[in-house]
Amino acid sequence: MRVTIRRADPRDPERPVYVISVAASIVSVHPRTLRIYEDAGLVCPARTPTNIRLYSETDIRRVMWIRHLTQNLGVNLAGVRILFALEERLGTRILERLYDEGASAAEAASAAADEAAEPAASTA
Amino acid sequence: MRVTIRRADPRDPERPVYVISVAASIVSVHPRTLRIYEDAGLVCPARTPTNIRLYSETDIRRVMWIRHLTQNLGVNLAGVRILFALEERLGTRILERLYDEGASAAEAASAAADEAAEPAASTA
DNA sequence: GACTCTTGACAATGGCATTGTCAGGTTTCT
DNA sequence: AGAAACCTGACAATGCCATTGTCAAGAGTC
Repeated sequence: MRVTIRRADPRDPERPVYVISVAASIVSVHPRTLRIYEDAGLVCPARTPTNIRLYSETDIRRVMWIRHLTQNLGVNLAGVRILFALEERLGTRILERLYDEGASAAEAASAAADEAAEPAASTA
Repeated sequence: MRVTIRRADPRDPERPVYVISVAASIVSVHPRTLRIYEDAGLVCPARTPTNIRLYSETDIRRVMWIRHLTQNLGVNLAGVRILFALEERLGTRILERLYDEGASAAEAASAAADEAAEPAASTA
């Protein structure tokens, strides 16, 4: 069993590398927003020994999921929390499944109503 | 394979029996709210031949889920939609799993922040 | 030393959820 | 027939949430 020392691997997606301002610009949000996500328990960036936030690639992708869910699908942070928790509990990539249906889900989210009455149009 | 004729079974949970005012009082919401849920595609009560909504026990339970998710867990309707869709796609009773974790999740939803850092205080 | 980060607070904006009501019309029941 | 409850669609008020933005005082980084 190799321990896989992450500190040294320059390409480990878990490796904390981005300071908050950089992370914010990558995902196109205000740094304030990232702190809010953290306060809400949705992301947990690493910290330097001197308490500076450092976001890994994984953190970034997680934030991108939050953005997708909130901006494109209209889910609020409480909903995101549930979905993340669910994914962890089920050990499944349910979010990716969601993304596959993302387009149609987004339509449903905006057009919503009429869909419900007639599931006949389903292409699945 | 028996066909199970629902029309005649007085205890079939799928049987549409409650008019909107009754359904609303059962779940303690305004009838307006039930119509909104329907417009959002979250419930699809049956209709009489003359267009009157009739809610089944199953519909009622579905609405109760919506209330739990929105009121106790703070999820918005878009989030509820995703969760319902997910449950259908996965063919799993993920909502019940959620309910098991409901208490702690509710705490997390309100207290949110500090929980994320230390899951130690869990009484479960 | 200048720049960026940290936390905490406060505010403005816009959007969503819920309840409530009103109007004009149909259904149901007595 | 007439009262009561239903239908749709609209409009409004309330309150909460998400996001951005800023300010202040302090600490870390280059």
